[in-house]
Amino acid sequence: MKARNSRKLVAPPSITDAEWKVMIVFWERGPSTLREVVETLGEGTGWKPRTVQTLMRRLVTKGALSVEELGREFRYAPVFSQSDCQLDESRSFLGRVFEGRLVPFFAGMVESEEIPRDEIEALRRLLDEAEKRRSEPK
Amino acid sequence: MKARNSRKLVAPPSITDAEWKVMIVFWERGPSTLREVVETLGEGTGWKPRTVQTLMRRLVTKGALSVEELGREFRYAPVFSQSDCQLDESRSFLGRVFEGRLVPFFAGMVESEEIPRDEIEALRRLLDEAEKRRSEPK
DNA sequence: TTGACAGGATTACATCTGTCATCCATAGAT
DNA sequence: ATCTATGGATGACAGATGTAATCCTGTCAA
Repeated sequence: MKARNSRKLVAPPSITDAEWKVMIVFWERGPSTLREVVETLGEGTGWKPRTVQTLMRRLVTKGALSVEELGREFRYAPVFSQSDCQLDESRSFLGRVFEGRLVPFFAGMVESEEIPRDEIEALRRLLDEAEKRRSEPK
Repeated sequence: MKARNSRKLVAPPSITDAEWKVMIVFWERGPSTLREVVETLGEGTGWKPRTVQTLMRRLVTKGALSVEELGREFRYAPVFSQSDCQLDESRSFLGRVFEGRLVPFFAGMVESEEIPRDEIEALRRLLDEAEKRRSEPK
């Protein structure tokens, strides 16, 4: 078997705060040009086009965006899905701040925040599913 | 009323990765001298004493550690509790990566990781408590 | 008394990050 | 044919971060 699954062959690179805002645009819009990204970010950030270009260039360098020539412009596309990147960030955050342990993190959150009832329900359902998956492993 | 509660008067400063490792020592040991911290970190990090000193100095500057003279040395102490700092980090992490929403974060975690059954139980109990607190507010 | 060692103060220095500006070439507008 | 605006390439620059080294000075051992 060749040309395999591709899942998890490479881990997403680490993405900084500013870069993350740029990635969000790609995850929402899919492949885009510099101009489109600048327009989309627009008011939100107040960044100049050169700033956005720099961030995109760095993202290309670190392998988070791919480039394809499109006439005189380039079209950039995200290499990793948002959820892959989120998962990566989640793991490194938990590792850094909570020694990788989910329960203490969660305890802190539910104790300090007022969690709306519907979210509590959603969380419960997630736990149910997780448990079900454990029973019927495959 | 004066000399009040002190809870939340000041938010913990942002603490970098390297600094976080130093803070952990203080949270475990309580007030300590440079030497003690260096020894405790010891093998874990391989940091030279001057490195640790720099990190501690920066932590003092940003208000995360306090200093008290103790003979010829100083004794440093953590100003914020670990849980306060963790909560702060948790909020900024959720804000940055998940638009502040807990449920999607949690969904990603339970779907991607194999959560041990006892943790699932612990999480469920946390939800129960959270819900109870909502009912009898005060 | 003298010399080694450790702590505090100061300085260093390469990277990484956030934000742009300048330069060059070309697609359009006139 | 020329002028203008924009994208890519490159350079810039200050502040944050990781990781120390140097310098000065006082303590403790010999």
